[in-house]
Amino acid sequence: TFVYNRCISRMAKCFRWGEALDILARMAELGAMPNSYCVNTALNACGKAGRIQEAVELMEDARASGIELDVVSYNCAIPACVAGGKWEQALSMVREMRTKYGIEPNHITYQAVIKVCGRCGRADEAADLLREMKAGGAALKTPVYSAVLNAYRRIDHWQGAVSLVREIHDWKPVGPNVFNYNLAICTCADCGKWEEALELLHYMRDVGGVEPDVVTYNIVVAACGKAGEAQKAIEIFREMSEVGLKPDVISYTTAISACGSGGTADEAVAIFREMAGAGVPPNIITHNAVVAACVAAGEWERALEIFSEVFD
RNA sequence: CUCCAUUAUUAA
Repeated sequence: TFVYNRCISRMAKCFRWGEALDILARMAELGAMPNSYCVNTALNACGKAGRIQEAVELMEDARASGIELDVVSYNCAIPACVAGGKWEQALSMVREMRTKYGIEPNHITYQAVIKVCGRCGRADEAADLLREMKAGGAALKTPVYSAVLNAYRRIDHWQGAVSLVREIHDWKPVGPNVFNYNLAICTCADCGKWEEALELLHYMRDVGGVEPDVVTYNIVVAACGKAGEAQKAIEIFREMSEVGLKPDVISYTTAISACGSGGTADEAVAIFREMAGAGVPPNIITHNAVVAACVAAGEWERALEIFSEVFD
């Protein structure tokens, strides 16, 4: 039975749902007893491949042959609902497991159904599920927060992302981590809201008690650059070092390209020159950025100069 | 032996 299950698992990883179901069907005639693990693995194959119908039938068949389904079964099957945008069906599956079969959804279940809602653009439903999850006593996990935040990001709803992360900032026993804040800040950045992005950076540190990392700063610098706020971008780039963070190659590249929107070629080149002293080697993207920044500043001679220096 | 952001969030 283990051996068969491993085979099914391989098929699931390759999105070969048809073969997965085949193997499961032949187990009996080859004298192996399919257990709930095998069924779950096959459900996982259906889930990954978006085969809702097959998943539902498999669950019915399994029950008919006396195999007890569990929370993992639902966790495996629910992701099938992304195909065709069946977020309502995902919700009804959660209802079904609880009311009809007495299986309590866990944080993985919620994560799965929240992801489905997110993929379907239903961010507010995703947030409601998170609240339901907290109320129901399922373990709070940062990946679940990310799933909801990603839902808002998909629909460019920065207000939703910001208010959600503020809502959960003091949740016990697990609040949002840097990763979660970065996602919310990134959503603001995507929407061109650099002030909100910066505000959230301060909020996470001062209210949330979560230290911003290099990625956090990079996102905010990029947001400023994108909004044409080159001076602000440079200021925040500097602040990174002041608070003891070590700018990486992305930080430098982001700051350099921010100079291209409202800054000067001198500023861009100056930051580029600092990299050597900081021991951060530039890459091809950095080189592109510094040339592009000179061009954007209208200094094409400077651009050519840097170009030939860098692309010898 | 099956489900879990870790081919997780940031740059030209």
